[in-house]
Amino acid sequence: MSELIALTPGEKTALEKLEERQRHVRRGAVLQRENEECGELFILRRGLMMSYVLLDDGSRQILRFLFPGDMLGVSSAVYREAPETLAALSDCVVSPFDRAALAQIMIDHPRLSAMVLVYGQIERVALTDRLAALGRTSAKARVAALLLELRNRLRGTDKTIANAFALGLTQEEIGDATGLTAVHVNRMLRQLEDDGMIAREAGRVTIVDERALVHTANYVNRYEGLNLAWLPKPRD
Amino acid sequence: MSELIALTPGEKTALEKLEERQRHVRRGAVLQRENEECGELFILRRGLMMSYVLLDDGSRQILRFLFPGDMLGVSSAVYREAPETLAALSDCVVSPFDRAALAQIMIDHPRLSAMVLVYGQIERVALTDRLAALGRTSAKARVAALLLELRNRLRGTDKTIANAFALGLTQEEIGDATGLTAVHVNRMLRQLEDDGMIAREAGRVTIVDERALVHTANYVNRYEGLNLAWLPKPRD
DNA sequence: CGCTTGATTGATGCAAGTCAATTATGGTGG
DNA sequence: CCACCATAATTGACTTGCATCAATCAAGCG
Repeated sequence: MSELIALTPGEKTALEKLEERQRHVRRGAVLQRENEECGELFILRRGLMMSYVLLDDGSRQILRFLFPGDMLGVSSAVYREAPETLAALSDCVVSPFDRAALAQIMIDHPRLSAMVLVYGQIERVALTDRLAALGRTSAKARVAALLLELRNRLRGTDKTIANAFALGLTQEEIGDATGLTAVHVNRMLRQLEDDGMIAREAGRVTIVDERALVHTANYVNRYEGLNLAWLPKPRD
Repeated sequence: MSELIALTPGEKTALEKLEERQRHVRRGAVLQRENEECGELFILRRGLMMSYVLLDDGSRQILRFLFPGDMLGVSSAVYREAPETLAALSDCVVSPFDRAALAQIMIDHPRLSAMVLVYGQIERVALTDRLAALGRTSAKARVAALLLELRNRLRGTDKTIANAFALGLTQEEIGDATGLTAVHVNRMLRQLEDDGMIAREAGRVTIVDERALVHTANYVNRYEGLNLAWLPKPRD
């Protein structure tokens, strides 16, 4: 939260309480499984995770990539059974907490509950961007958008990242996120490379021509352009 | 809100205050335009609306259909410029209120602010369902899912609706919601009809074989299966 | 009654999927 | 350090679902 607003001491301790416990999650492990009961929420501390759903025919749709600082399982907290699966793409550390702790924060810290709402809306808008991408843009645009989103979010954690970063995803995973097959993802990456927008070596991607990539991707960074002036004043 | 929880008198008056004002919106009119400043939020009182985005190439992606009781423009409240356009599909009535009123509710009524969060999550999960549909299901499945979603949400307002309802959408609009062309939507509707799952006459659709339709659509009703027991206790 | 908007249908094209084979790549145990 | 294996990436040949283009039909409606 602290990236978007300056926290009061009271708010800070309330958030720190959520991060008391720690749990390690191995690469590939599932933290929460679709259609299973699960009352826990988490804050991702370290690593890269994803949420996905499996369809009846066995195909997978990756809904979202999760980065340090993200709150996980909020939607699962609202349902009796988790609507999506949470799995680790790298070795991760999470801080589990329960719904009651969230409820207590909403009582004690109206501005923090507003911030939970704000993050929910940022995520919602990012989802609608992806919906528009899947519904109305080409394969090339979707892959380009994924690369930009990944770079920008990784930069949120690690300020040293400029234009080169470790992908951390297989082409199949990129396909499951963009609604494409792994084969076609491969071809699109090659095209982006041939077009001189990106370069690749050993699982690392470098954004060579960001302007062109942003243009082909139709991309908007949703962590910018916020208006938080109207939030309730902190209580302490 | 009152469909999901029983409101206390204090909560009730707080919500009624949001509904004090009324504004009529004509069919086709735009309530809030993408990329324009807009601090207002709304509660939809009567009619059917939609939110959409326009892409650079002029194509449109409908993000969501909005029904009476829905809160509109929450994401716009969080950004300086609205990320999506709100337009009326029928003559509508909305109650405008401003961000400050929402902030005040979060201070006075923790349980209501939790409910805003809950509705946000329901909406988020519905969006992820559609994301999975666009990414991983056939044209036929997407159209089937849209019909079911529409029927279920309309029934939320009008309990008399069973299996027949007025579509209220052109085939082009269905296409913009499902990521298809109007022509192909037409063919899919015909197929669903030929398969005996639906019947059509004069803009009205009847769901003939709901089980089969749910199956081809991969559909889950996200207004069921909630768990709200953990919400903060009301203050009054 | 003509005009406009939406629905319907057919013919054809293309972006992305499918199938299948080959080539890296990286990890692991001997 | 190498041989082996599993996983991922790459490439080519072919197929297909949906788009595109183009008519025609139907239904309000001023």
